[in-house]
Amino acid sequence: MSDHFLSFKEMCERFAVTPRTLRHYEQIELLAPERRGRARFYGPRELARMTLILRGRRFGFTLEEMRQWLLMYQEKGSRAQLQTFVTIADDRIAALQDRAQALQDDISDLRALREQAMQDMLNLPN
Amino acid sequence: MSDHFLSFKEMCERFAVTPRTLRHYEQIELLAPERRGRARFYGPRELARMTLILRGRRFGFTLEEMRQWLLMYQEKGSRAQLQTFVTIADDRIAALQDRAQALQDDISDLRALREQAMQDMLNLPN
DNA sequence: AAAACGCTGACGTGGCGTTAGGGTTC
DNA sequence: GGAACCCTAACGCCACGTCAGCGTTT
Repeated sequence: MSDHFLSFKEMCERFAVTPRTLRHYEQIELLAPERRGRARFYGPRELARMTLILRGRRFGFTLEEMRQWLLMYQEKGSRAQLQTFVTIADDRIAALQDRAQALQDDISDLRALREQAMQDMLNLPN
Repeated sequence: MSDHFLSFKEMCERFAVTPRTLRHYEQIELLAPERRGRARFYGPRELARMTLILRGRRFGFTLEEMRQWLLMYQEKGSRAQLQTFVTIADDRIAALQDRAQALQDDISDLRALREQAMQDMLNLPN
């Protein structure tokens, strides 16, 4: 019976992460599942946090940065906090755009190398 | 006097890496600088290898993968090796394109969050 | 003799993976 | 009673960062 709490395994499946990842996040205090006996159960709060954590991870934030973030979020969005968010987000967006550009350059370079190898093969003797 | 060998520090500057990085690459046998006394000197061979290593790193290869690569390169480009390269390169190109797409998605998402925060600020009371 | 540069060795970091060695539940 | 699931504790990995303590060169 799962009130509307997820078991450990369900949580893993929902977010496509390993058990080790969930335990790790708990150890560094990103998550704090309920304990019934020794077993872990994840309520709506943890689901919401996990969603934010994974999003942050994709954006290239460190887990520590996400922890700070979640702390701020708890105190609800004051104007100052929203302002802070916008500032940080602008930074991140710029960083991501740099990476995107670098990636495009890398793809071009690698394509060129590939083409060169093809040419080299044609020019081989035997 | 630098025949046409680079000193340790020159090497760091040339490739914009820290001393630790050069020593690390040496330890895992990616580089093998000449030793004059205890000091390290880098010749054309090491320059060429370092160029390839950093390129590989940008492409997302692990250092171990690069080590394998450099081994293959030493044996000169036979048809089979060029063939292998093209195959691997195709894989890598596909992977890089996936990452590029994911990055674009992330940027869009983050932009949307930023915009939302701006809206939230406008709708605040005081 | 002080500043700049170098060396080795070793421990720290982030984000988990991967055993080892158990307990609990169907 | 065995298979599936859970637990904690602890070491391993990569690509270095960082620090200690010492030697060499200018």
